[in-house]
Amino acid sequence: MLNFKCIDDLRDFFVKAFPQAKLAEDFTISTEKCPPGMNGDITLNCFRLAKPLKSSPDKIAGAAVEMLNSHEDVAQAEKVKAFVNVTLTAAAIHRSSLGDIDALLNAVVLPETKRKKIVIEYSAPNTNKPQHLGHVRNNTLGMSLAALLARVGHDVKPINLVNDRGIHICKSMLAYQRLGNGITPENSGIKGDHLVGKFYVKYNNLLNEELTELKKAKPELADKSNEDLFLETELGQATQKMLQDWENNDPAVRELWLKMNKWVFAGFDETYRRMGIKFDHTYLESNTYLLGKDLISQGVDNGIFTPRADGAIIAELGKLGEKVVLRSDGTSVYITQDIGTTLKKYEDYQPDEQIWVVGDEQIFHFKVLFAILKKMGYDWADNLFHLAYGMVNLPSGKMKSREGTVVDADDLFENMVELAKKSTLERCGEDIPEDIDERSEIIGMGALKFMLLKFNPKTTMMFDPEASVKFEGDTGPYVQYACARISSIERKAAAQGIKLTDNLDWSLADSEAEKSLSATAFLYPQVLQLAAERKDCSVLVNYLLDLAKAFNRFYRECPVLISENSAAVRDIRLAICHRVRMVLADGLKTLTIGIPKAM
RNA sequence: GCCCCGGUAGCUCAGAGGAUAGAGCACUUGACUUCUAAUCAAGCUGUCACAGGUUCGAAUCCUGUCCGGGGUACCA
Repeated sequence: MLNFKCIDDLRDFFVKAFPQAKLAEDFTISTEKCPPGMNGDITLNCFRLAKPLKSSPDKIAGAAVEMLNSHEDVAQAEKVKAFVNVTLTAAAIHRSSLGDIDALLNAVVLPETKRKKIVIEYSAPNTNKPQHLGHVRNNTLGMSLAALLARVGHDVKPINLVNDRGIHICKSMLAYQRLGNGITPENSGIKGDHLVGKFYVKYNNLLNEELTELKKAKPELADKSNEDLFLETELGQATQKMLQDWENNDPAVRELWLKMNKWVFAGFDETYRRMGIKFDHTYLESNTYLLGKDLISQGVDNGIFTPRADGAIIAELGKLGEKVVLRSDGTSVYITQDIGTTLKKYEDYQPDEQIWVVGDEQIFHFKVLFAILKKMGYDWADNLFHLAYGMVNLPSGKMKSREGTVVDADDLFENMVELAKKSTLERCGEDIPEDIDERSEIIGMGALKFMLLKFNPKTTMMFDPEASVKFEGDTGPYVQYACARISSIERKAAAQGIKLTDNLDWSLADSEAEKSLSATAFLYPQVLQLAAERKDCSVLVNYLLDLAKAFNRFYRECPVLISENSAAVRDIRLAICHRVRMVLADGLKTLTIGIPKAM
């Protein structure tokens, strides 16, 4: 939507010119970028207006052309079928977009009445293994969405809910108990979460060995699944026992649990630090896992939940079927905890909205959760949102922890940063910058986050570790590079004593490249708001690529400091550079991506 | 079986009813004594899965079919 002043004026003109239409207050018209090859900057589609204006597209276009051609901001308006292609004056374009850069950047922020307090939960790792690429996608989506929502004015509370207890946690504990030999992160130099992960893998190996032997000894069990046979194995029984001991507060088990979890948390802290993640609060499942149970019994008293013949407590949810909310032995299931934690989060924050960043395989689970909360009578249950994102696949297929086909988060970070460093060094030649490591970190991590955010969250995306992440084309470094080029111009200008000035004659920036760059910048607030509305950072990512592309074209065609520009032209172009950099920087920051001082 | 999501260029993906369907990668070619070549310019590439329907107009909305993924637990 490129609605410059002349289009607002055109709207007012329509209201008068088509009185028979009885236009509503909120009647709007909007224009878009003129397609390449057409003569004009923006284009108005009059087919769309036929209905609201109660007139023919052709007549509307005719009237629009006449009006626009007499408008001071319009250089030329041309009717092509029922489209009106408008060439604007350079001054009109620049004044509306880059003319007041503070206004442009502030136009993003929602009016106070539309701002909300939003709790966003993401990451939610298990403490039995290190994080992998799937978590990295989750983390990136979560932190960037939180930043985006905050950018448009919401009060955002990012929180984490760590799954730090349960049978899977006992598995790595048990393997450590049997095979650990006192190894620690300190005495081995292995990052805590990775060390614990190794024992999780060892556990699965031990279990598989035992299952194989069991099936060999008892051929009649061959058809049974490994899950069914879990409690037939010695290892399975020991694990079950450990979980029970944990729940009964057995001191030795609790001590081991605390020790190993501490290692994992230290490892996660490092992973989060590198990504730039900070949570407002981290909930631990070990503290929250019993939360929902009381609510269920209250619900039974109130007739919201009903006991089934077999003793389980169920919620009857119509189309969604019935859902067990408490097992027949009185213990809680996954959704019991979720009911409890959702309420706890509500009590802790009193948010207007809650968001969960969780994989799309849990879409049904969240539908059920929201329906149950609604049934329990919480009117705020209408404002719960599951941001369901697709899985990350490798060229070889799905990532599977057990098969060792996961891409480890920390390894991935290291590779990206190394790659960035290597290519920075190649570019620098002998002149190695002092801050090479800092730069590589920003470029490598930026490239990774940008790549993950470029896809629409719900798409199941493909990640090719061989091709790794490119630093050329539609990438984070492409946008960072545009900023670096501008910074370089600004440094040189400053060195020559040239100062930014507000005394600008915008009509001097009348090339196609300049107009198009400015028109693209004009879209920034709308893009941010659309991205926030859709909860989709890829909208912003693709926009920043457009803007950087428009800048690079400008960079080639419109020299700023060199050539025999007049001082006035130079000042205009320098101002354009500076202001475009502000938009690019604001956009990258909103995606939680940094900008290196130079590249 | 039922439910949800997807199928667009060789590959990875954009395209929220509008003109001639795009971008990046890959491939071909040209541009660095130039404000940074992580760049730019040009070229090549399509049965928008298929079949109907709605519409002045459909990749986009509706119906059906085929293919792929996910879900459909007293797992998380």
